[in-house]
Amino acid sequence: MVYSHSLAPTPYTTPQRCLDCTRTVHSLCTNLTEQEIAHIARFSHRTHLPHGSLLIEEGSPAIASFTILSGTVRVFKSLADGRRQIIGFIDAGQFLNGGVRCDEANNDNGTYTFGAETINTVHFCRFQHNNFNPLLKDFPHLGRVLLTSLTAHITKAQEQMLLLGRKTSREKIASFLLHRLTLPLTEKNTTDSSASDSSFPLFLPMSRVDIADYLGLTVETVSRTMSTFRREGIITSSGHHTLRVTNIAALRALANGQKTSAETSQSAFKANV
Amino acid sequence: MVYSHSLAPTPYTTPQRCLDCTRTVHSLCTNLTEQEIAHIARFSHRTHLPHGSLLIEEGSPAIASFTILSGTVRVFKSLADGRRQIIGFIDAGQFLNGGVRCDEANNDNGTYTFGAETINTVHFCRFQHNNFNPLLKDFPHLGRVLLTSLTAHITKAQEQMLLLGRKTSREKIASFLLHRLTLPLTEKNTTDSSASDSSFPLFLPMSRVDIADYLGLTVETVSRTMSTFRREGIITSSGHHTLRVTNIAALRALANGQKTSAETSQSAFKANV
DNA sequence: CGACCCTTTGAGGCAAATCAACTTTGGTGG
DNA sequence: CCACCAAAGTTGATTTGCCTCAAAGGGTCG
Repeated sequence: MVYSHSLAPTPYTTPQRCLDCTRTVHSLCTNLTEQEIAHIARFSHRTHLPHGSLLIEEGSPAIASFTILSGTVRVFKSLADGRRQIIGFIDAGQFLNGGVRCDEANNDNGTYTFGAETINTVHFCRFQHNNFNPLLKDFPHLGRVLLTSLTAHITKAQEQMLLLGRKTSREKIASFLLHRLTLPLTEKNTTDSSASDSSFPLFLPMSRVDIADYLGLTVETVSRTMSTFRREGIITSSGHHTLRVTNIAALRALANGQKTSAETSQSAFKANV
Repeated sequence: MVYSHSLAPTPYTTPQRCLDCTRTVHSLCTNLTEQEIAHIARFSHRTHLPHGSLLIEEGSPAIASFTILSGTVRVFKSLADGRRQIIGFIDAGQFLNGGVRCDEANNDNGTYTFGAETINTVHFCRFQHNNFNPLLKDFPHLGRVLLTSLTAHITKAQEQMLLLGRKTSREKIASFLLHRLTLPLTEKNTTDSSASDSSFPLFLPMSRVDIADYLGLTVETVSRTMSTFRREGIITSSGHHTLRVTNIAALRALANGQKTSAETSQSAFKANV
């Protein structure tokens, strides 16, 4: 499934359409001035891909970056024997940095150090680097917006390192659910945010394998842990991708590595068997 | 061990001294113009701390960033019960970003999301954020230099996530040794870079506990794995912090997750016992 | 020169991986 | 609309790589 095959005709997005977009999608562009948008609009273009499409091929020349307008992308790195680590999920409104360059001397953009694939239908806006990079010099404000975005990414990456290196499977899943819950509400989540007190709906677009590869676990462990949470009354679910967090306090305690009442009650549960 | 107690008198560095520094220490400043240096010099200052000093306290207000001039700093995050994950080691020439802000609206610099401690005597240059941030607007070039630095950090962080989530202990140690070997040569490494063919000297300033907390392992596993490498002839060592890589090909293969001849010979070794 | 800390080595245990069915889901075509 | 089928998810049994607990060397610095 190669990216270009399914590209719809790609008309250049008009400035006007870009401005419209910034009103409906909260993204990097939202923070830009009209003048900046007008310039970017001249060489960005908007398109979409079905689920399971290759957006970025690990190791190929890094020529573009993307803003995700709807849907979710998985970003990953692989080892020689096929082991995969998902670096992150890029959701609607987020920026997928394919390696924007800012050192003027260097024209070589290098290669992508990671792969990216769609996990559902994804609408996105594509920025060619050779057009984008010069703008950073003309519009310093754009650079600062990007800088803020990168700083946030680094903070998130550091939290993920703590998770991968030092958390148990229970703590990993708890952290993951909490993180997905605190995302800017997506279409799916907003449909039913009439949360009864202390119960929160959560839509997980990715598969269990993806969750496992994101948390450094196996599918089986992910599945078992979520079943345990269900048994403990921390979550309930209706369908594989739709669930509801019923005890967010327990998740918070777990995510921070504290002993939880849920764990106590789990011991109690075991004792009863 | 609080940072301020051991601070020597802190005279503002004169522009001239800063310019001298850029010639001897390869750092962020190396890429700045003389004009930029002159401005930064007015509120940066240079000092040093002994080993084991707290440079940044996790959770305290984020007021400064640092350039490390010599020595090594460990950056880490902790869980409630004391489990620790080392996010990275900052060596001479590297920038320790304490959270530089670039969104003009926000005057709140937040709090440090990580801690930082010296693992040996560290000379460094300190930049107060409230002075530094405005410069980003006056000197866009500075922002681009920073952007390049952040991008490199993100790439490194992503590699570390692959390591933490998907590599075995052998692969983790191999990757770590390789990474330390490819660092810009430090004082210690250069002293004996008269490497006999395919043998490379390597100085590891940090303790085994630090290595363990960096790789998501325990001290015992780090020690055992390095002993195995020694037995397999991949490394030799003289003292805990000084070793020599004698089979870099084996390390490279391991780090990429490939079966190695060393592993084969390990099986052979076991068979002989 | 001795005390302390760091490192190494050994023995045993456990959390998560692996291997192996079985069940549910969702998409497709008759 | 239902039957079918492949893909995804769950559950169980067993194995294993790394952790935990324990104790014996080595280095270093007062």
